[in-house]
Amino acid sequence: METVRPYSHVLKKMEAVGLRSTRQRLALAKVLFENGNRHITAEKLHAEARAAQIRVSLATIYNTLHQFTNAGLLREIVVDASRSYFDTNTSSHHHFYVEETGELKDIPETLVKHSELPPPPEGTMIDRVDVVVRVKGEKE
Amino acid sequence: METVRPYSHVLKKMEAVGLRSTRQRLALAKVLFENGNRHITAEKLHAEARAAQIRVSLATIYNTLHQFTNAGLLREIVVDASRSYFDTNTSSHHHFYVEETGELKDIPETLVKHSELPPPPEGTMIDRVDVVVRVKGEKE
DNA sequence: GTGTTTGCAAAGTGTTTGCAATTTA
DNA sequence: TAAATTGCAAACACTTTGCAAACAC
Repeated sequence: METVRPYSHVLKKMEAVGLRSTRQRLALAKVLFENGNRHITAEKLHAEARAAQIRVSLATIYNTLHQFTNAGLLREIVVDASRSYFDTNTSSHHHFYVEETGELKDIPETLVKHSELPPPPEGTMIDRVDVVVRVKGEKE
Repeated sequence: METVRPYSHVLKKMEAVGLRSTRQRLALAKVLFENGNRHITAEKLHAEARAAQIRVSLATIYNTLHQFTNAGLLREIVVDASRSYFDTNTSSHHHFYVEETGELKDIPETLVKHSELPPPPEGTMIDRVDVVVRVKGEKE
């Protein structure tokens, strides 16, 4: 049972920021946004695209992921030094990260309270707060 | 004015986990732990070592950083997909991260309250909670 | 002496880039 | 048809690895 989400907002946004509706971008948008919230790496997206008969180069995967991120359609999550994750959920929220499997799971923002943050370093302002709850298998 | 911290605990720990007191490890330990809390990358440590007349290969830098991390003397921080930071402060605390400069700054744990975390995914337990407050220059 | 550690250079990984060919508007 | 986009392969930055020489105990 899959939650199917419309992604017309993606097309709108693409137009709004001047990204042409190419075969590759449309197909990737479909994979990314038609299956509910996802956390995906470039390689995984590439694999899924191939599996879905979409011919896309890895370079285009990276281009697209970054263009979508800049357009505010995706958010990049840093949890692992060796690869980048992209989250289709751009609203403010946090993550569980299972190191063994590389799996990410959402935590609604309402469930995390970070109060009393000290003032940011001189000359800077807070961009965003990332909370990563690292979890590991119980039997270890 | 520098805070000088004794690092005899490092020697003890090295012995405890069976790491031999080699010239390289001792010198790196000195650089790492004799100057208060630090957030450092492998490349930066390498540069500092060279500057301090310590001959160490980059391979040994990486080896040592990981050995110290496994021994509980360092903690790895993931804030940037492209490089690893190591923190000489292994106690529970969080960070400001200035993206433009790559600079990290401590936030005492007492200043962050993350209450009401949802239960971790089935079969896992919480390892640790990382809070990264990303900041950026005010005039942008 | 024996097992550990080091340094080098090569290999590996994920990501980016330059550029000609292709596609979109 | 002009400008944007793609795909390829080469280049990249950071990190890891294999192995002979050097070192600690």
